[in-house]
Amino acid sequence: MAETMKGLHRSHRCTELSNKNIGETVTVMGWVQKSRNKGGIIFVDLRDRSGILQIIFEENDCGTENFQKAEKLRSEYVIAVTGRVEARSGAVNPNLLTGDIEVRAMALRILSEAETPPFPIEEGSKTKEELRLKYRYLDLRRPDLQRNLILRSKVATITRQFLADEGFLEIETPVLTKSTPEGARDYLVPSRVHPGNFYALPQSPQLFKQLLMCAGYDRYFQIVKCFRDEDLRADRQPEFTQIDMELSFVDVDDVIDVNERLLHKIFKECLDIEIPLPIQRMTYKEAMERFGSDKPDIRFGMELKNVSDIVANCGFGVFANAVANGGSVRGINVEGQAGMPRKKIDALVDFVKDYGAKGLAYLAIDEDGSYKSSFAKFMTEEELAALIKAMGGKAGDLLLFAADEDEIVFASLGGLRVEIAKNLGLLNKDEYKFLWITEFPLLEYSKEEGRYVAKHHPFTMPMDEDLPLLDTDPGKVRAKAYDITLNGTEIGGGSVRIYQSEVQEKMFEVLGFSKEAAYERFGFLLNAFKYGVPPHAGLAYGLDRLVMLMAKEDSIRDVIAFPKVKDASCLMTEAPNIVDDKQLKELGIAPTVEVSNIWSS
RNA sequence: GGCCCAGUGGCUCAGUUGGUUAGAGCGCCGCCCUGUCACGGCGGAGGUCGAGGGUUCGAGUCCCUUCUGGGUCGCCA
Repeated sequence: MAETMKGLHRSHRCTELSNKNIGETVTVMGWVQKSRNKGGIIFVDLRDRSGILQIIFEENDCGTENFQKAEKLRSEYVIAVTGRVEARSGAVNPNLLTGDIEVRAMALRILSEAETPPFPIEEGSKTKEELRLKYRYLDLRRPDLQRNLILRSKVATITRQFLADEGFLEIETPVLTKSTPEGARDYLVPSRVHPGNFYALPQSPQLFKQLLMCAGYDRYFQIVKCFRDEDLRADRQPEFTQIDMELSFVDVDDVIDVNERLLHKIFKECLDIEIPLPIQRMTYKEAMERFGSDKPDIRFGMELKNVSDIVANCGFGVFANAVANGGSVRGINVEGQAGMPRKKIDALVDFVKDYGAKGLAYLAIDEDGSYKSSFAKFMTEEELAALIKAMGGKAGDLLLFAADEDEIVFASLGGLRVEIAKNLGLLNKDEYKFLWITEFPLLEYSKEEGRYVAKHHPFTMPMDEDLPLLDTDPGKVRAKAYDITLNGTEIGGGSVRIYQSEVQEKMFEVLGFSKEAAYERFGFLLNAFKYGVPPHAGLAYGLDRLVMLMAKEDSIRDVIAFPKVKDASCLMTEAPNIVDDKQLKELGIAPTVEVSNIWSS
């Protein structure tokens, strides 16, 4: 049934035509979005990745045979139309880019027929993601996803242009590499040649890009897939893309400078948005104190206030005990929300429990100056007045407090202020607030492992003035590490790297690695550094997250062509899947045994 | 691993305190229509309510288990 396109060449994409082309004979090809058959006249909306163009069929112009073919057109048929561009003699459609023109068909070929798709191919899909992902090739036809992927391509292209102009070289690094079990869980690939041995897919090209600096390539970048076998989130996929870079003979400010100009160019050229430079910087410590987060959303206020000193000796045991036990009491002022219904406040109390908080204390200041509060009855008027003053509370405000160890208080209130802002509609996706977070802690103590672990990675340079603390108080050492955040999302991060072997050895020592263990894992890097290594630093962006925010989407799935679902499987290909026993045998892997058979065998 | 939300024709949803033949819009199929663009008119097909078990005279509705998808905490150097 399907016809060939022999002898035809597409002359334009649908929306490449305008009233400048009136009178021209053109050939367009695409998918039937919609056919409106009026009897003696048929209108067809033709769709390609550029948009929609109306085709008009009348028997006098296209002949009986073509007209009868046109009567058969159904949604998603792929067709080729040759015809004449005309100004519309009927009403123009201001909703279409090509709304003032149409193509009067002279010839029609049906290149491919189509079954009715399982869900509508339309902007703003309401279809369940499960179905959209199973038929991803249909979902990808929708204009919003096409716009997203086109935007993504543009971001990548501009990045390449900019970095090339800045003297960066694009160099590929291996995908089959060595497992380095610090950090995220690796995806492993069995080796056929070396039974029982495994490659790991890279969590990032970290060590290779440092070796490229060692090798003198000076400035490297790569737009590269990375893999982490951890649980998924709306902004986390098991394979994701980084814009990865590394620079030699630089310090923090140099990295920040080139990246601010990169971001400026990307936003200017893709969205016509002028990012004010320089981008604001904030230390990790300040970010935690003020926002309870190392990636604060600064589009709105509602900052944390530490009221520990004020409530340390108050009558409310929860507050007093938290302070006595070395924790803190902090609050946020939700201005004008004193009237929030009890039900919604209860929902917020439940919300912070996810972060390990035992509860949330509230104090609503009514317009007449009276209180509704979960704890006011335990405190004196003087204590309450001091607390309200410290919080900047006024009539009509709702004050919310968390009391616990700092880590829980920060996580709870940091999450809470974003949750409330979301509920109150304070998060404007047209607003882009960038923020550098600097001076991250070098290490954090892992209760699980009973030792310090690197917060960034073990090659991160401590701040010069904190070097002595490595011996005395490692938890206090700050790193030359930085994250770039946008609207409360970490879109990139990096650090200055250690290049002196004494410092690196000290670092491994603090992490609890013996020299042998360090060489076992990272020997190739440590050896390389013996042969002359330049001071170097780098940064990597999560391209998916960056594009997600630029596209105003809520999930990186909407900017990835073929994403995976929550359990890391692909609904379209049904990966991962069982493989043949023959394949397993070649890899020296025992075939899967049914659980029920384990006991009998 | 924990917690929360959702699952009813192809799609999106409604479905009262458990009660007879489970509805709507869109889509789909057929016929009609020469200026539609959310086209219109007439007619039609299509669902054992995610699955399994239980309570009941009776379950889309209540209970238990389970599957699928989403959000989130843990996790993610």
